[in-house]
Amino acid sequence: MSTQVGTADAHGDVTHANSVAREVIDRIADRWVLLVISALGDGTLRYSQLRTRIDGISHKMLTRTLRNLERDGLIARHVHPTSPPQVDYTLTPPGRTLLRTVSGICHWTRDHLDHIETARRAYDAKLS
Amino acid sequence: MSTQVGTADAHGDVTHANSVAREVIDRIADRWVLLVISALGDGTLRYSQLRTRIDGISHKMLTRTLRNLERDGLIARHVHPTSPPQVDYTLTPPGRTLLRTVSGICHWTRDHLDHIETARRAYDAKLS
DNA sequence: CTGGATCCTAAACGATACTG
DNA sequence: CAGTATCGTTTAGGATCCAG
Repeated sequence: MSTQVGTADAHGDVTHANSVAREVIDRIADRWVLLVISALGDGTLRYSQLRTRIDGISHKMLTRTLRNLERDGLIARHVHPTSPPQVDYTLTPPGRTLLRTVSGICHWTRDHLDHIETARRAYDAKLS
Repeated sequence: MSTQVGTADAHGDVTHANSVAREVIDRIADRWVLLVISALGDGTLRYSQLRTRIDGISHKMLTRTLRNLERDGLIARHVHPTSPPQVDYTLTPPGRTLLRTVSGICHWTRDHLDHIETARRAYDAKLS
């Protein structure tokens, strides 16, 4: 597989397409993005629910991650006009397709955890 | 899907498993890791070939990424006893299974590039 | 050619305080 | 409850020099 991700059609601005592709990959290759998408795979969740579900995420990073994902059209934000306010987040259709990919990552991780731990110990031992 | 990735068997140290899982996710959720794995999907490559294929990667980050992937048993490093030295890198069997996941990310990105660009413009326009 | 070590800057992040 | 803004710290990462 090539590093080039952009659609290299005849008239397209390939350089631009690739820069955007890199940008999007950077968006996805983010621990918090992965965990948020994964959490929303269970269904709609409120801000506070995400906060407690995603272990270790800070107030600031959750907000930033949600804003970015919303901007990219991957999650939908709905504000209930109550007091105190309640805001919930849901995966959009494109967000749900991303969920499949993200699930793939999680499954791969779970399946290879032991392998990797063993490999790391073996590697570290060899440096003695 | 749950945030918990670790194998939560009866006797296992779940906390430990999850901390490792998080660690592994952090390893994969890395721009350079994704690009290196992707590049090696084409087959064995030498250090310098990776350097030129992966646009924008620095000497330091390529070396660090390769060391980490080697430690995790995802790539194999082979040194030819020549002068000057030649070193090539190949995906190991577990590395090749990761490649499928990584390819999924690349495909998803390519397929949703336009969607995301449009969504971003729409979002930004609404902030006027 | 490959790769380690060091310095240094820019960005990411957490903690905290404040608002509707 | 959800969100913004600011500050201070930590980290990632690039540039550079040296070595086998």
